[in-house]
Order: sequence, then structure tokens, then C-alpha cells
Amino acid sequence: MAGIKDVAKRAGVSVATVSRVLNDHSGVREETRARVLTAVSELSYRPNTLARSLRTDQTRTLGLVIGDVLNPFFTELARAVEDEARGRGYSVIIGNADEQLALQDHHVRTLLDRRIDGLLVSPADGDSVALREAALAGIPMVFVDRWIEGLDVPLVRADGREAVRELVAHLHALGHRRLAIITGPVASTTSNERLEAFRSALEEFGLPLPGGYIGQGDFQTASGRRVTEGFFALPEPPDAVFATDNLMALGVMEQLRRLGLRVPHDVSLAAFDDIPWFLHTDPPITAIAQPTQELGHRAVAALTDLVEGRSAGSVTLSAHLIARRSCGEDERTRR
Amino acid sequence: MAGIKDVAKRAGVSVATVSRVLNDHSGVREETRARVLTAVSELSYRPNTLARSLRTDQTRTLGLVIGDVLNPFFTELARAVEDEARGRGYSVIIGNADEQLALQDHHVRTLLDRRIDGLLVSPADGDSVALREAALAGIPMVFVDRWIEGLDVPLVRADGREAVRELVAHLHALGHRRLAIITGPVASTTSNERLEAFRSALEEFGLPLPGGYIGQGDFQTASGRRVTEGFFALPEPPDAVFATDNLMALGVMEQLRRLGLRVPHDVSLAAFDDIPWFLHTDPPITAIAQPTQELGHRAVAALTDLVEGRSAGSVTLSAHLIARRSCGEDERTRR
DNA sequence: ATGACCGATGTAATCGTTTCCATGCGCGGC
DNA sequence: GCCGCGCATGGAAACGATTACATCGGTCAT
Repeated sequence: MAGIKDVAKRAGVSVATVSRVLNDHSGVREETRARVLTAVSELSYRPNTLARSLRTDQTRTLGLVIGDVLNPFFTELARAVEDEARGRGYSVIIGNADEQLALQDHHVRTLLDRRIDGLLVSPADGDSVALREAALAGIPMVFVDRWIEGLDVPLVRADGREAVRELVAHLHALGHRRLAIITGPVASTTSNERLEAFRSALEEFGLPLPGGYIGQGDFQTASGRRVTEGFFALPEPPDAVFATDNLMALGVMEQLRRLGLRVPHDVSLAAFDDIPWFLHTDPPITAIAQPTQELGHRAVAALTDLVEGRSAGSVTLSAHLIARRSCGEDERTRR
Repeated sequence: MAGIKDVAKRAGVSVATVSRVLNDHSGVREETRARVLTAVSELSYRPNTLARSLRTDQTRTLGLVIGDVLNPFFTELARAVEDEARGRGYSVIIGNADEQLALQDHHVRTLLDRRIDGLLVSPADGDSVALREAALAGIPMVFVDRWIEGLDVPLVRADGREAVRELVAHLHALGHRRLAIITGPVASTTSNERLEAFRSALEEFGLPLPGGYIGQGDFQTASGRRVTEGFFALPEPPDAVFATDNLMALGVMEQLRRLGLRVPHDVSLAAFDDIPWFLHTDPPITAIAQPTQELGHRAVAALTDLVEGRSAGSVTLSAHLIARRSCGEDERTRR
């Protein structure tokens, strides 16, 4: 593979000059620049980014660590992040944590070893040594969607609390009184926020939230199945289930089908995170939608601010309820 | 950030020795090795992969360019690829082509600029200059799922032809006679294979395939909507539609809903690529399933063979039909 | 006693860039 | 006619690792 020296030789100039035209610095005679450019294209020379980054100490690359690449919410986020980053002249390297702390930390370290300029992360549950160290070491870093308490890192997210309250009101209006929730991992910030909002909305409506109606999930499909199985082994199963992400809602549907239960006839279902398929499921699923793309765009904006030496603050957007038929019929959903 | 020199200084040895213990070369006294290791952890030193790769001319990184990150088939593939690669000591950098030739080539070049050791790609439609050059330049490369004619690059894929024939037989048995297909981009190899298999199966069953029943899509949702709109503007619309990927099937459903048409009552629907949601749609969708994970694993195996100097051959797996209710009821699907 | 050899370590070249500094040249002002 | 200046360019030192080769004691066979 041709290097800058080959280009220099062919153009009859020094490597310094080649570098100058490549990074279009001023002060190169037009004719020289042209000679270099032809040499570049004749050799189809491409600069070695490794060498370049080593020298300049910047990679123009952002790392993105997501919870689960099989979760449509995260892929939509990743798509938005990559688009925005590309527009700003950055590449993105995605790490999929598969909701596992160890795998997340593996990716964080790998990305740091590559000397990425900044890190965008939606941290998994638990205390991440790698992230804590990175934050302390001053790596430009922004949390998106999920976060870790006690770290001074800007956060871009959607506040789902009001939408959860709306959801509870919606379920209550439809006559449901035994509402259950499937949470994410214990220490998950988003899941806890959703649980707290759920709990306080139930209180507001004078409804109880027995321990048995709080199912411990992990944001992945299988846990939705498992928790649902538990719910329906209860002497008095819930009459509505709220899954705090879309993959667990899928698990719920799978298990209900296995149990021969119908939505919303036997039980209602709602999910956090709206995805295109929710419109076409049987029945269409009521969901809380986040402005996923804007989340991605804003997160990249914040991160590049940090990377380029500007300061960045947290951003909170809002989520909203999209009522469909999975919680029963009312005047809004019947059509 | 600490460098190898700092470690050397702290351990009271030369950088060469540090490097030796880091890459566990033999011939370092046990006590020296221990001293180095403590220095490493005290400084929490991590080798700079840029420098390392520059020197050794290998990155232990594979590039993966997929058609569309929003397509569950590709994310499942990406997941499998990353798993397998990690097991073999490689990282993966994903590039999302969004089904656009230009974006695909952008990613291919970016990956090559990063000096990845090998490239796994599911090429988009059309003549890719970047891929052609890479193949000619001898970059270790493997195609997965899709391919480009005329390039001598191993291919790992599933042959869908038999399954498509099965699908047509299934539709025919259910009484459908006006079968339509939504293809991918014109030059897409997989889409063409599916179209040809469809056409010859129709022939076998004595059914016509009028031009109006061949809808030109692009593997993305919007094209499914658009083509469906066209089908139902025809004087005699089809009674069954076969979408050659899952995203276009989603588009079909969206448009049918808009038109107030029901599946399978008004029209049947089947898709290539099975995804978990197809079980829960209204009605569940008949699909042709590929062994996606195995595709990913085998592709990585082939690519690492190439990278590590062994030879690699193409692999062809098979796909199979999963009949559900979206094509109407028969004894297999009723339960 | 001597030289060959071996094991443990250090020195320095190298990978492909960028960039600081030096150099050479032409030109205008005096 | 000389000085100084600016412009275009080149030389060489980094960046942080790996690794071929040199070095240096010490051991052992002769």
C-alpha cells in the first residue's frame, strides 16, 4: 500500500509538502498542489489513519456503547448518532453490551484503547469500573437514555414520568385495578424512574402495588416471558402489565400466547419505547414513545461540544403516550 | 495517559522488556516480569493500539458493512458476527450502508483507512468501486448474504430458492392465483434469486407473473408502502404478496392498514427473513427463515481463515418456510 | 584458562504521519 | 547594491509501540 513517501517521490516534492496539501494548509503553490494531487490519485493513495491519529492525538471517532443491539430502540438511536456524527466529520464505533456489565466494560476499554475522541454510553445496570475510571480520567463522555448516579457526566434523555402517569390514568379509566410492572435490572436508572412514576401514579389513583406485581426483568425478551409466567402463577394475576421496554413486551406476548391468554381480553399490555411493529401486533400495543432520533442528535451535539473543548449541559426531552388497543377500548382507541 | 516509557521507568527496565512481558514473549525473568506487571497496574497502563497496529501492521479488527441497521435480520447478523469475532480475539467495526451505494463505499473506505484486517460485507445494489478495488488489492474479504457477481470473494449465504418454491406451493394450495412479489433493488443478487425462484415456481404451477405484479422495492419500509399502493391501484390487484425482506413486509402492512384491507381476508402476505415480531402480528406472518446466526459465525470463520493466511471457501446454508396465518388457513396453520 | 554459548536485558531503527524550524529565493525599499 | 521580508519548500523530530541486534555476565566443556 502506497505511503506518503511514495506520493512525495512521484510528485517530486517532500513529504511535508504532500502533508500540507492533504490537510489543505495554505502556502503551497497552485502548481505544486496539482502535481501532488495527481500523484495521490495515480497511486490511489489514502492516508493511514493510524499514523495520523498517533501523531495528532485525535481520531475523529466517537464510541457508542448501547445496551442491546437487538433492541430496536437502540438501533434507531445508533442510526441517529451515526448520521449526526458523520455530518460533523466523525465516525462512530458501536459496542453492544448485550445488557451485561462485563461486556460493556470490555467495549469501553477497547474503545479507549483505540483512543476514540469521546464516548457516548447508555450504561448497563451496576457499578462500571471502566466508566468510572474513564470519567475520572476526563475522557469526553455523555450519557444517553440511561446514566450512572454520582458521575459528573452530561446526560441526554427523555423524562418518561409524565407519560407513565398518563398511562396509569389511561389504564385506570379503562377499569383496570390490578396493575403490574416489569422493570429492568435493579439499579437501572431509567427503569427505576419508570417504576417510581408508576408507583406514585398508582398511589394517586388509590391503587395498591403489591410486591408480586413488580417483576424483575433485565430489558431482554426472555425476562419478559419469565416474569409473565410468575404473574400468572399468582392467586390473583394482574389485569394489566406495563413492560419498561419493548423487548420485554415481546417476551410478555410470547408467554401469553403460550398460556393461551388474549390481549386485552384477559390482560392489558403496555410498553415503554414505541416501535413500528407495535402498530401491527394483535392487538396494536399501547406504548410510550421517546424522541429517539432527537436523543441521538442531541447526544452527539453535546459530545462533540465536549470533545472540541466547549462545555456541554444535560438535555431532557419528553416522552408521550400512544394509546392503542392493547389496554382495551375507549373512545380514543376505537376506530 | 501513561505510555510504555513510564512503565519502563517505574519498573526500572527498558521499554523492550516491558513490551516483552506485555506480549508474553519468553525470556523474561519471573521477578522482572512481576515488577513490570505491578508498574503496569499502578499506572493503569493500557497499550496504545494505534501505535501497536502501526508497527505490527495488524489491527485485529474486522469491518462489517451491513445493508441497514434498522433491519432486524442485519442486527441479528451483526450480533452473531461480533460474538464469533470476539471469541477469536477480534473486534468488529460496523458500517451501516442504509442501502445506499455511496454510503456503503464511504464506510468501506473508512474501514480500509483504519487498516482493518478483513472485511465482511453484505453489498448493496450496484457497482461498488470501493469494493472492487479492495478485492483487487487483495484485502481479505468475505461476502455474507448478498454478493457481487464477478468478484472472486468467498460467499457465505443461505439459498432461499427451495423455500421460495415451497412458499409458492403453499400459496397455490391455499387457492391463491394472483401472486405478486416486491423485490429489492434491480441488481440485488439475493432479490434476483428470490424473484427467479418465484417466477419459475409460478411457471411450474401454471400461474402467470404479469409485470404489474413485480414491484420494485429497495429493501426498506417506505418502498413496501409505495409498491403496495401501486398493486391496489391495478384493475386486478394480487391476492397474495411476497415481500423479499421483512422491512418491506412492514411497509405492506402499513399501506394495507391505510387502505383498510385485511390480511389474509383481502390479500395474503409472506416475507423473506423471519423475525420475532412475525409471530405476534395480526395475523402472524408466514416467512422464510434463514439461519442468521450460523451465517454470522461461518462468515467470521471464513474471514479469519483468510486473514490468518489460510484459504476459505464459500458456504451455502438453506432457508425454510414457516407457515403462519397470513396466507390463509390450512391444516398446518390452524390451531 | 579460554572460548563458545546461553539467558536476560538494553539500544536503536522502524511503522506513516504531522509540524517545527531552517533554507533559499525573489523582490521592494533604502 | 544590500538588507530584510515573505513565500514555498525541505529536513528531521516527534507520536508510542515492536523487534532485530548488541551487550554482558556467567557456566561449562575442552
